[in-house]
Amino acid sequence: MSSAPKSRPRRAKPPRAPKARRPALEPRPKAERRAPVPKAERRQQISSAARGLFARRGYHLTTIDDIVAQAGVARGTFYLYFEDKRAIFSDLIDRFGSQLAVAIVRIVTDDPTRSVGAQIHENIRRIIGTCLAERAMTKILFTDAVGIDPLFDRKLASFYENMVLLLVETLKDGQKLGIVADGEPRVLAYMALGALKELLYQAVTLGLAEESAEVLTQQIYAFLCDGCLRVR
Amino acid sequence: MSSAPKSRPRRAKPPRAPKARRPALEPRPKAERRAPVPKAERRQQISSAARGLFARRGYHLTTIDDIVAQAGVARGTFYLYFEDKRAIFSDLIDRFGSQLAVAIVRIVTDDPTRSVGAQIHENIRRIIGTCLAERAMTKILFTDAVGIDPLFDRKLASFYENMVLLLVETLKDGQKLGIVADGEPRVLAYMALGALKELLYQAVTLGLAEESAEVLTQQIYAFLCDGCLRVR
DNA sequence: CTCGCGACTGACACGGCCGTCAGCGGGAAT
DNA sequence: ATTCCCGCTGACGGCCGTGTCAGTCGCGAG
Repeated sequence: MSSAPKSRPRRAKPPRAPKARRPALEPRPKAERRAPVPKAERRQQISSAARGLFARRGYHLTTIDDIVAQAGVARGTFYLYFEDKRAIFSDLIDRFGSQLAVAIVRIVTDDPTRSVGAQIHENIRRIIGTCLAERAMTKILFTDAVGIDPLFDRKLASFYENMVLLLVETLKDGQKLGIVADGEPRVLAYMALGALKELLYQAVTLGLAEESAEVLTQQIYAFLCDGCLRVR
Repeated sequence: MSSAPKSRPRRAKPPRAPKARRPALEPRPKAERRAPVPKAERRQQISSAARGLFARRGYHLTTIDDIVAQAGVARGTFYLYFEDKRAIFSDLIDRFGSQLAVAIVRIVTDDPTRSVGAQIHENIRRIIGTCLAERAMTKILFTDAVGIDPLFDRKLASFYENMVLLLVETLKDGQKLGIVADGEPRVLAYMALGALKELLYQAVTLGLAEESAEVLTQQIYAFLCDGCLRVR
């Protein structure tokens, strides 16, 4: 396809010439005060508002004005806690990414107390649990996280690539031990991850009850073990 | 989570008061003319430029100015062929959606000349072929199609839902015949579709050669038949 | 030749959203 | 009581992308 060498960073922040503004003429009507609140709590308040809006309307359709209105603070307050919209989004994704990362535990083959199957089962259970507990973030991660800006995209892609790499290594080990089917490990990894992602996304979007987590875990485990086709 | 009753259509197009502008003072320097081109061809030219940019930078980072620059036409020309950015995007997605739709053929169980397995195989082969032939559109469909605006999202969701429904019906039939594994058909559909989607996306993004289509078809078919785990 | 048509052009007005900053006021410190 | 501090406020300047439309030009018909 055609090529466009134009780069356009789009995230440049020019210092903006400082200009004398409103030389204290009008006494400013009144500033509707608000009970002072601990710093961390206020940050959380803004963060939650943003999370809800991102999940409901998507990143691009959400404006700073929307966020501050939802959080019930003034526009300026937002900028006391976050650099810009991208920053709060990034913060949200980072936190959720960490949550997800701790849910994934490397599989060991020489532990007599936990079979490989049980370990896989546990991993799936924890991932599904995390996503169902954080529906808004799951939806955001799967739908809006890409296309924010090239830099952020790269960060996200490398996070995902790390997960794929971990899985690929694990699959290779498994193939040596004969407990993973033959085939290009990377392809297997994509398919397994894709199946899980789609299931998670739909579970979260359709508002599946948290109780169904165990059923989903069973189903995907069965799918990974035996597929779904029984032709011939 | 919290609720925001505010709706904000965001796609309103106010008539914009017609104002006398530039009363023919300056004779306008010169309008760099361009060889006239058949209508359909010009439209195609703009469409291709947009497709490339959407695939490379994403919908939101692509501006009309980018598109016309890439297409080598003036800003006004764009609006002679498309209502706005959303329209050209929608057009692109619609066309690709149709291509994809014809690649999917309903499975029949009473055809003695084509086994069910072969039909599934054919479907997968055609889908992968279509996506590898239209890499840009595949990338766009999987990454940018969601979050453009609520209306468009709904259209897309219903297209996807139709595919899921078709697959669910097919799976139910298969279960009755004993050629599809037990389990909630909708869940199976999500997992199968998710595996295919992810594989397709990665194949397109990583720039896999068109020749590998057959390998991918084999691998996903094998995955659907037997999964990937051989524990115990 | 010239007239009219219609494709094409690009400067411009407009509006939305962003980031800033002068000022406000409640409470703690003095 | 007075002062100071600091979290918070919200109007404002400005930028950037959009959609328009008056005007230009090439071409075929009269």
